[in-house]
Amino acid sequence: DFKTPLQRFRPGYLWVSDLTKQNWCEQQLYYSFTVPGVMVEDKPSMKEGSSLHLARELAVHEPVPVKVTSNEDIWAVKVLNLLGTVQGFLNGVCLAREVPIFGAPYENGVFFVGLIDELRFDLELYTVTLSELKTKTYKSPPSKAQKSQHKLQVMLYKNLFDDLVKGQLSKETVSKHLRVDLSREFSDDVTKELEKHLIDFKNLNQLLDYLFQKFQALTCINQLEIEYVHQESKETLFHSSVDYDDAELESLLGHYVKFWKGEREVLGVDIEEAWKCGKCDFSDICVWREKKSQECSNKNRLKRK
DNA sequence: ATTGCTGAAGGG
Repeated sequence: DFKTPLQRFRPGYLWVSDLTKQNWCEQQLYYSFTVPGVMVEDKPSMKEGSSLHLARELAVHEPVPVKVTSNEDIWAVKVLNLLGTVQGFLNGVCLAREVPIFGAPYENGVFFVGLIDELRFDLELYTVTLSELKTKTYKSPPSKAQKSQHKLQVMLYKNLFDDLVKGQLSKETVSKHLRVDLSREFSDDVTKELEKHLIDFKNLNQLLDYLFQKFQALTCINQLEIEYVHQESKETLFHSSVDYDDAELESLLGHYVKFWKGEREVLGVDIEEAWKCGKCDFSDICVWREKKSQECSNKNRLKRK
């Protein structure tokens, strides 16, 4: 009775951040799901990063708590947050933060859910720019590994967003992966919250139709940016822009999805990236590390001959 | 595990 990693760890859908972690080290990601977490240490740099993100979010909107009583309620709120951004842009608002996004790229049967840091809309040019904030504990430039991870993250966000602009997501795909009943009525609290936004739809069937329709009035993301900010001083260290490469994204996703579907073994990092192991909670039990060091000593033995 | 039949992302 064999279960794929997808079935075991992420039944239904993957998070965009699952993929970026996988890009860092798939073996580490695998351990994070399978090894009891007692040994995972605190990461103050992550808490600090979260708080800087929150501060930026609060600068553009005030989160409204909504009581939810079903899975359909939860997703209705997410759809509302996304719809609010779309309608805002169409009504002249130019900035949105922490925007939910979802979709099933390249029809490979995997559904992704993510949260876009920042979207900016230029009314004059009718362009959408995506901006991803990354905070750093040190002032050093981002490593090659970090840049690759961040590039993957923003390219995937763009792909998901653009598919909605192009009308390439079906309600059936959504209901299948999020495991929601499209015709189930929302709770009174969620219905009231929707009404505040002048939306009187009763179920996801109607709400998603409306979202998809509004989305098609928008335009694809035309710029991807990453801003690196120093945690302590809060100063911006670097700005970089990412060139979207659809073929590259498709092939990367294909490789990563094979792991989730159990079509290949778990892969750790290459020897050149063994420095990552120094910061990894699982390095002392890592079978990949063991295997690689065996390979190395074998090579050295051969050289000495 | 902080979270894990699901807020996602958080940094290296």
